[in-house]
Amino acid sequence: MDVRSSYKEKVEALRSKLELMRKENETLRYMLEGMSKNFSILQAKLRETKEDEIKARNLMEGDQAYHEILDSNKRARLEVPIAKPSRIFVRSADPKDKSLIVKDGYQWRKYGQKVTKDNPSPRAYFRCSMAPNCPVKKKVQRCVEDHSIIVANYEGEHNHEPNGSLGQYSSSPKSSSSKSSIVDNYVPNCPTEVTPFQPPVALDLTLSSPNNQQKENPSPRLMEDSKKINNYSKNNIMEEYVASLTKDPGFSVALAAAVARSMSDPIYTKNAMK
DNA sequence: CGAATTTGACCAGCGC
DNA sequence: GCGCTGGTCAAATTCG
Repeated sequence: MDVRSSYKEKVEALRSKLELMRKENETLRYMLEGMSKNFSILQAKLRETKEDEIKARNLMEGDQAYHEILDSNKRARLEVPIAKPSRIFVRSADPKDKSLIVKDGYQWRKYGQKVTKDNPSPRAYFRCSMAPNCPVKKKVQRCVEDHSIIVANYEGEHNHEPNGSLGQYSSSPKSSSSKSSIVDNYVPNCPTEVTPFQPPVALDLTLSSPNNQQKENPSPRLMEDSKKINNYSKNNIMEEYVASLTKDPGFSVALAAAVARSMSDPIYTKNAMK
């Protein structure tokens, strides 16, 4: 076979593969949006239910019980997010790149760097510099097994809103210059209260084949979950549904698979996201 | 020139 | 008490 036509075939194959991946990415984005919306609905419903519960108990048991519940709710709100450490994993666009920049919606000021015992890559220490008294810190280090993966550990909770658009995100204005490259492939694995923004990556939570997911054909699992959400929403038993989700082994397996696929998938690299 | 980063020094906690 | 390690400080350096 003539070399030229063989190259042409290869280029065509790569092109169609790229197109397929682009479509898949679109589908995954769409699914993530859906899940995000459902999550907001669930949160709102849960809040409503709790408020109703407080009102009902207030009527039944008088002021004492009312204040007890209010206090416990205040405690719960304070206890959960404060100083809750979280971790995110990010695949670097260029594995050879030594920079430890994670675009997470906040502006960071680097205040130290150390080489640790268990990892030859240096660990960088950052403080949030968007607000003068924001207590949030993060430690960023390359994964010891896979140097193309950056691990960021967050401590504390931001007392301000994140930046505007993800396109502007970087560790600092200086870091966004030509000196260091920016990491775009974001794999969220942390509670939303620590990084309350939508990362530019889609997760497939369905365990189905990544190549045949289309907008018009949402996975049976997603359809089933949507139905469940609607039913639970009607019946006002949100807490039960949330609990059932977290207990569901299929859910965590799907999540792990989605994270693994996102990490190894070239579609989520810097150039592909543009 | 001001702001951000770099990097060696310093400090605190922990195990022996 | 000593040494090791991780975290922070701050002076020097770099960059726009």
